[in-house]
Amino acid sequence: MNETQAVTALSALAHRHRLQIFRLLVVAGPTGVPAGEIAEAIGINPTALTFHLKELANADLATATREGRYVRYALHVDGMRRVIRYLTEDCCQGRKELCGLPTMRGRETCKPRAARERA
Amino acid sequence: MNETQAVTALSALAHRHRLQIFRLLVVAGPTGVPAGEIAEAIGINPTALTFHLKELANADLATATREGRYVRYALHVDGMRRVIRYLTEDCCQGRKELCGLPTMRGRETCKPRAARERA
DNA sequence: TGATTATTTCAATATTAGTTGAAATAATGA
DNA sequence: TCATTATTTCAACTAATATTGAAATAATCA
Repeated sequence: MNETQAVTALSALAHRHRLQIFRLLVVAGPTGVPAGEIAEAIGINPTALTFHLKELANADLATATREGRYVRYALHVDGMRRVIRYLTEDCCQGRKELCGLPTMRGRETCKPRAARERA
Repeated sequence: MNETQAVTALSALAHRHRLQIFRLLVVAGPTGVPAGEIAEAIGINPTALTFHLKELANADLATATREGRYVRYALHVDGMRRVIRYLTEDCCQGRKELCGLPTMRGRETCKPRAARERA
């Protein structure tokens, strides 16, 4: 993940409705949710919904799959993980006790990148 | 953390220079970095720097402490952790294998909130 | 095929966020 | 106190984002 991609992802999340949509997709998991159901849950009109879903998809945080006349949107898990990693990378120079950050798949998020890459 | 706070934090991060500043503070850890040093590292003018630092501080992602004529900015670790938690809460309905999310201080980020709170 | 439902596109408008330079405030040291 | 360095404030300007309604496209079903 590079800086531009990270800014795109964070911008996508930095909006009330898109954040609501994102969290809905996070909870829903890989099965996803049809657009119409999202619209109803969030309470916005179809034009706005399409606009916001596109922002999320463009930011690699969601995927779209057509199913007949519905389009089902799902969380793009890797996209989500990449942003978080980008934010927390190299934190506190690896002194985990200073930031209490989580571990990511067994590797310390908080370990300096160089050390992680040697491992 | 509520929705508004999360949007504020994500908006603060959703800018090239602020993201650079944030990551600088993440690496620096609790010691922080004087404003002037940040300006030099990022390469922006003092007015812009103040503007962006204020956004980060206002979003609870950074703190400012005056030290003589310098002002030292540091990462606000709890703020950072709260946004990440807000984003990943209740993911995949607790089926961690679906999202490969990190654990947060021993508690599964990916476990449903209700289950976490019972624990 | 024609009616219906779901989603997307387009263009106009409205809103919010970012940049700039000049001037103000804060602290230090000669 | 006066000169110097550090940071912040202010106001004008510029640029990027979001919202809206009407119309188009996609797919299903009678």
